Amino acid sequence: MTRYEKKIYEIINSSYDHMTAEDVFAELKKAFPSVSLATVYNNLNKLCDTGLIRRISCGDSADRYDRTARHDHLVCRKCGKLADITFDDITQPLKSRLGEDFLYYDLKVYYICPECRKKG
Amino acid sequence: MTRYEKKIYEIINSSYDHMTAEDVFAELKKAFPSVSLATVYNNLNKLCDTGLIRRISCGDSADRYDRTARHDHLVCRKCGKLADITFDDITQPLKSRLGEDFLYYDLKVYYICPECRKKG
DNA sequence: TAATAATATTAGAATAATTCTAAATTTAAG
DNA sequence: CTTAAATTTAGAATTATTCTAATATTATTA
Repeated sequence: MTRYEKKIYEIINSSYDHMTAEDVFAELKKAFPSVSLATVYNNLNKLCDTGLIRRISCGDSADRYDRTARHDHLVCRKCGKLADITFDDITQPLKSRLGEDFLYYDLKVYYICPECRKKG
Repeated sequence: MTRYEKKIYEIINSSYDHMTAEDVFAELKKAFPSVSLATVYNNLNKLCDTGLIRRISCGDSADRYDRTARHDHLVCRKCGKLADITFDDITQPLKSRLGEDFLYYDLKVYYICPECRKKG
C-alpha cells in the first residue's frame, strides 16, 4: 500500500459521510498538498477492486465511497440524500443460494426523508 | 402518457435485458425513426420519477433501466455483468421500521459470475 | 372549429465525472 | 548503485447526461 492508498483508505474508513472523489481529493490535499485528482481516482478504484472500500452509485450525481463495515442505506427519492441504517444481516440466505461465489451485498432502501416529507 | 413515454415503458417492461438509454433509443427508433435521444432521457427520467420503471446504477458504465416487478440483481465484481435473481421479499421488516415513508428497496448481490470464475 | 395555453420534442451545445496518455517520479529488486 | 516495475502527474479525451431555446404537438376553452 502506498502512502496515498493508505491515507485514502483511512479517510473513507473514518468518515460517516458518503464522500465523492472530489471530497476525498480535498481531504487528501490537507496531508499531501501536491497530490493529483487522477491519483485519487486510481486509488479509489484499486481500493474498490480489492474490496477495502465500497462504491455507492446513485445515478443522479458523482459516485460516493464508503467504509465496508456492514450497514445499509436509505435513499430519499425526492432529494437523493443518503443516510446510513442497519437492517438485519441477510448474508446467510444469499450465501446458501450462491455458495462460495457470493462476496457481499448492497441494500438500498428508498423512502421520503423527513425534510422532504415536511415540504410535502 | 405520450406515445413515446408509453412505448419506452413497453420496451423496458417487455425486456429482460438491462437496457441503457442508448439501447432504448435504438429500439424506440424502430417504431419512431425520427425520435431524439433527449426524448429518451426525458421520458426515462419521468418514468423513474413516477416509479413505473427503475434505474440501476452500477458505477462503471451508463445507467440501466429495468421493469419494477419484484426481483433482485446479481452483479459480477470482475466483469460487472448484471443478472436477475429473486430472493425472498424483505419488504415487511423494512416497512415496519420505516412506516409509510418506505417506498421500495434495491438489493444487489455481488459475486463472481460463472464465466469469470472459469477464467480464474 | 379557431385561438390560446400548456406540454413535449428536438438538435446540438454545454457540463461534469471519469478515464486515458505518456512522461516523470518513486519504490522495489537484483 | 542499476535496472525494472509500479505509481503519480497534468492535462487531454471520452462519455453519459443535462441544458437551452426554438419548434411542434396536444389539450383547453371560447
